[in-house]
Amino acid sequence: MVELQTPQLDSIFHALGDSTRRRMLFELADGERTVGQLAEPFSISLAAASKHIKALENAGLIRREIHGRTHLCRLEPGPLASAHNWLGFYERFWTERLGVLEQLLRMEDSGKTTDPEGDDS
Amino acid sequence: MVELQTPQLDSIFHALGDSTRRRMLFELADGERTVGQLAEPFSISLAAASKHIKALENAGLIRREIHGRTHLCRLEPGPLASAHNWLGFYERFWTERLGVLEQLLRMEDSGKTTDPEGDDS
DNA sequence: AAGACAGTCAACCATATGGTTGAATGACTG
DNA sequence: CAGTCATTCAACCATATGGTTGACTGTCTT
Repeated sequence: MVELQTPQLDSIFHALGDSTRRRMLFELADGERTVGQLAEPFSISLAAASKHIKALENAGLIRREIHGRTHLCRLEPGPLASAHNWLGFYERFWTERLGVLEQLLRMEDSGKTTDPEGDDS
Repeated sequence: MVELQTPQLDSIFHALGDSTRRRMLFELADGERTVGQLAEPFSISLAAASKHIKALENAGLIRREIHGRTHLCRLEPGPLASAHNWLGFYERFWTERLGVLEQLLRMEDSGKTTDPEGDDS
């Protein structure tokens, strides 16, 4: 369903790999925020915050609506769902119930499993 | 409840933000692999692969067992579960069923005002 | 029109990242 | 013991990243 391509996951996970950006997402979970509002909790310059926001936007994690001189940002759940879905592939490894049995089956099966990566270089 | 150990998430998501490393994880989902085996599918030096593996190990995503001169790597699901769990916080945003209603409730709840007049460009 | 305000852009800087090559460490093999 | 094999380490390089400051664009206010 949510088959995504490698470069997208790259930018998504990269964007999530920064606590400032994760914090911003968390704020956005509560509703729309302007760039200034997103920047405010951090002791970094507006320009720096702007870059973070751009990274989030670039990863598709947020969307921006320009209202006059203010930019309103909102959470865009799609990429989060993609990442969640990608991780879901590994769920059986921490859902220990059938883990061992399942691995045995996999080894026997041995064939190509669905690569969550979608395509590959 | 949802806010997790920030530095750990940093390294986890950072490790996942590289397709080479994701591919390695995928291989490891099929069973243990040596460093050489993990490196083989890529056209990079062993040293480079070693660095990737170190990043994965550093994020706790894999564990290494040294058997003589070979290092056997295995998937460590915990951090993947953490990341999955972290993303789960946002699940309601892509589980659209109640999404709109929920957002309305949230807005009322927090009195955020932010009434978007004409909300669209 | 003047000025404040929201935000981006550009230049710059330090550090991190991903890659390379060549040497070093350690463990099997003959 | 000598040599090969599996891996890491160290030095190095180019590029990316995250941060800063100052100038710039464009919008709202008065």
